[in-house]
Amino acid sequence: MRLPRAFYSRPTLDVLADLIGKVLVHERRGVRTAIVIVEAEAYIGEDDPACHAAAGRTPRNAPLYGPPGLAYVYFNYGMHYLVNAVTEEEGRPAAVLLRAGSPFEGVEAMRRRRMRARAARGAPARAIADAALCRGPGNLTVALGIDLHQNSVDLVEGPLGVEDHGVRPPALEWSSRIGIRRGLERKWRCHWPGHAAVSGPRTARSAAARRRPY
DNA sequence: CGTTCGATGCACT
DNA sequence: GTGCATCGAACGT
Repeated sequence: MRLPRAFYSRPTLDVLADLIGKVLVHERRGVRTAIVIVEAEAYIGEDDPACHAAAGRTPRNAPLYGPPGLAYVYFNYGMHYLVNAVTEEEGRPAAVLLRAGSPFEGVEAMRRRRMRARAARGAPARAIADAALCRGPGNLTVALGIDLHQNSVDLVEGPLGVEDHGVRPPALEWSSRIGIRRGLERKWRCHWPGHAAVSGPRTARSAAARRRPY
């Protein structure tokens, strides 16, 4: 069942928690790929220093200010597309960044896209485990074939969206968001504890983890 | 194992 | 010019 707009039109942290276990689907050229979302993060309002709306409205972050249920896709680090689901209500910039998922449908298509992306970088062709196909926000968009074409599209209907397939995750874990410098005190990263497809610091004692006071 | 660092493009100051 | 909501190869221990 496709999630309705009312699902997104709620406090972002509620939407974030409820997205874990839901299924992100993308149909492209007749190929349907889908993943169970296992990790995501909230970016809420102009007061959140890590939110793209922190500096006010710009052409790039305009979708954040749009109605809930839109996709917000942007290009980062010169090579990665990251996908968000816009939340709250029109005029209140907030979204949930989808960081990792477990393959649910179209695993071979996802592997093909990941391998092709690797080849394009000139990287050696090595096998990619299922759990690693959509581990990390940049890998997730490659596997699902998401890029700027999906920016601002409606998740409520259309080729990209979120469905409920009855998957119910265990008690969720909350922590600081990954890859940001400011706003670390907000524990707005939510994940399915122990799931193999979850990204983040490889070990709890990595330097990156130690640098983060939370 | 753990840690560092380069690739790569664009929004924004 | 600066700084990214990243990834993974390379190198050190």
